[in-house]
Amino acid sequence: MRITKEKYEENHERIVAIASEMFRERGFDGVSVAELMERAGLTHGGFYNHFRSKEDLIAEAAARGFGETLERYAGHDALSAIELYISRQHRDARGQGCPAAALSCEAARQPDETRSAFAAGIENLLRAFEGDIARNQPPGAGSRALAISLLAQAVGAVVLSRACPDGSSLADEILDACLDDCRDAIAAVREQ
Amino acid sequence: MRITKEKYEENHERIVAIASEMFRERGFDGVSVAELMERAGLTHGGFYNHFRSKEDLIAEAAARGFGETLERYAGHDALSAIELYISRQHRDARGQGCPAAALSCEAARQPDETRSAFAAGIENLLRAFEGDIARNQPPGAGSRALAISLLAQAVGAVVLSRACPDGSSLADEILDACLDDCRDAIAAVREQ
DNA sequence: TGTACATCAGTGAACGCGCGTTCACTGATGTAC
DNA sequence: TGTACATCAGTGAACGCGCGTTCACTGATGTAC
Repeated sequence: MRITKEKYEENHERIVAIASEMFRERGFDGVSVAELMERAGLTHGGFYNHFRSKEDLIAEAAARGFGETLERYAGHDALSAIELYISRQHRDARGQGCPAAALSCEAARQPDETRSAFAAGIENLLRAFEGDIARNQPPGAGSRALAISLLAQAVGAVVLSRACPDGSSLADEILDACLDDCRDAIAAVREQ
Repeated sequence: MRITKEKYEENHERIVAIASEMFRERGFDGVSVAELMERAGLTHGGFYNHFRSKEDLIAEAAARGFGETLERYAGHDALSAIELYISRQHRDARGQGCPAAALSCEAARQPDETRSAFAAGIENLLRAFEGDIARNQPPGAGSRALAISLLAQAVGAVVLSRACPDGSSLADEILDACLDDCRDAIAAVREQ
């Protein structure tokens, strides 16, 4: 039952989109090829018409997740992007959130193909932050370094908050304290 | 072949110590009961004389990892603790490092028993930071919030750095920028 | 434009494998007398 | 202190299960004439 090229691309796209969400929700090991393909409306045997291995898919799905994340923050300035990132909504919607917060720990144990996708995704997020920050301060004033600090704190806040039991006060306290600190850091730059 | 109570406790302790290191290196799913027990010099069947399930072990091993981490930073002030945390050595020695940086993403998907162990571990680290920071500033001046921000940025820095390919310049740049920022934050408190 | 055939995406059964867990068994330890 | 027996940590084979991957097959699509 051969299908059209368009339908093939559509299937490929759908598999990656579903995988990207499922991986962020459950981790790389928490998603089986069989269940993924079933959710995509296909049978598991066809997986290897699209990817050489599960590892290949992981790299592609990671890149896609960062693409979605970048799109979501495009058009926001650094302050409102941080407010979206360090939020209960982001923490509680792992499947739609940033791969850096959902999967970084596991990515560290993946082959270089996946880690390169993470490095590229992180770099793109940093550039988005950096570009906005630079608009508010003199050139060469460390907007790159500030972008890195903000992203690291934002990722750390979401990661730590998620590791705490649902509804624990510590989970919320971490988000609140980090958001306040990041707000202050961004405000300080604007006042320069 | 029953063994003495002392030998039993010794075996239990050894299993948890080895598991704690292996989990941090490879993740919860990357360690099998069989390999763990073999490394501990026992056969895999005996595992269930020590733990009701692998999940039980995970919670116990997480608590142990935080205990080791707390011990390592005990006696250091906030600045030197942060310098130890945000370092290439810490990034590259996952098995001996902080569970928050090695396993938080996966902990978020574990049962409450494990997440409670994480929350307790995080809380203990925060108190250690907080106590030192408070010594250098007036009471009620936000030492708790600063401790949270510092820990989140430190965790984020290590997590992001590890996700990048080995030896990539971004991996090191992240550590350097975050360490600088944390140093400044701690220095600012001391100058108050 | 129409025909003949090669291509290949999807199917679903099957592969070997390692996983977490169970269980009957062994025999030294711990305990009751 | 010595003896008889119950306890239980460790052993290693076995369990069912789900995993990633392979493969022979189907039949519509794409292509060459």
